[in-house]
Amino acid sequence: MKNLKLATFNVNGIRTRLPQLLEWLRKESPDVACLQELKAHNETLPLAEIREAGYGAIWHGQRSWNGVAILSKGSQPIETLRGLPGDPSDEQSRYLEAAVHGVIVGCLYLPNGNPQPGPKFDYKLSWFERLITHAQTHAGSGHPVVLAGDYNVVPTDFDIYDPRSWLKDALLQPESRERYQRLLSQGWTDAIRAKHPQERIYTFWDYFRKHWERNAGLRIDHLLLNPVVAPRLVDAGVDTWVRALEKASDHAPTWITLDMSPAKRPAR
DNA sequence: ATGTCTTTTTCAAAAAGA
Repeated sequence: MKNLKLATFNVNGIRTRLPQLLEWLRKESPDVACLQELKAHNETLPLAEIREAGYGAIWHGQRSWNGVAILSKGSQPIETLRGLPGDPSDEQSRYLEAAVHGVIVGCLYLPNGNPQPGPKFDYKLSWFERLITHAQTHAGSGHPVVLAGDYNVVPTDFDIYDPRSWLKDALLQPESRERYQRLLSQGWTDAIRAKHPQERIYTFWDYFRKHWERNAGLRIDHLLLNPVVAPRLVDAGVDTWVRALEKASDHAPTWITLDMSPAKRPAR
């Protein structure tokens, strides 16, 4: 059976980024693509082009900011959840969940949280707590679950070119990192780190100060696997060539491949 | 403080978020 390729990509504006998105879908052909920062409301999403590329899609858009979508090659995702539970007053489009190709996939865009301290950082931390609460139900489930997205957390100093100029940034704060570790401790596997424990890997290079040209990156896009999926992890990586395109997003697509063939019968 | 890019809005320069 062919491996399943599942990716997450913060596009930073889906209308502006459509040519790059389509080129990536054509060349890498992920079976599932979680997109963040659509920056478009539902009526202005380029769905015709995405369908033409061979993908079914569900989306949770919002004018100007945020917005997430799940794309599925050759099929329509079955939506299981829209918005993170726990705060009915939260109107930001940051979470979408679906059954796709036999996997429950949560697509998330965790709040950036800058400047910190302040209300935006408070919102980040409370959103994170809601994610941890929701993730608990998936961590112990008997179904394969992947939580993929832009977590806006640099897990350790090994996940950034140099922490010095980022020490006050919300992405590196102990409170952010503690929550990421607490999430992992439910039993989630950070797929990129599991496959590449000794390698510097980045998924984001900001537009300032020639960060891409200097490979001054951060690893903030993560795919977390529950214990049912983790043993099926075959490979994981980052499509850095997409970051080198003209008019690129500041993030690169980050992916895993899973062997979803049925478990072998025990030998007798 | 700065750097750059995207979106929005009294339609075009500037604010805001990242």
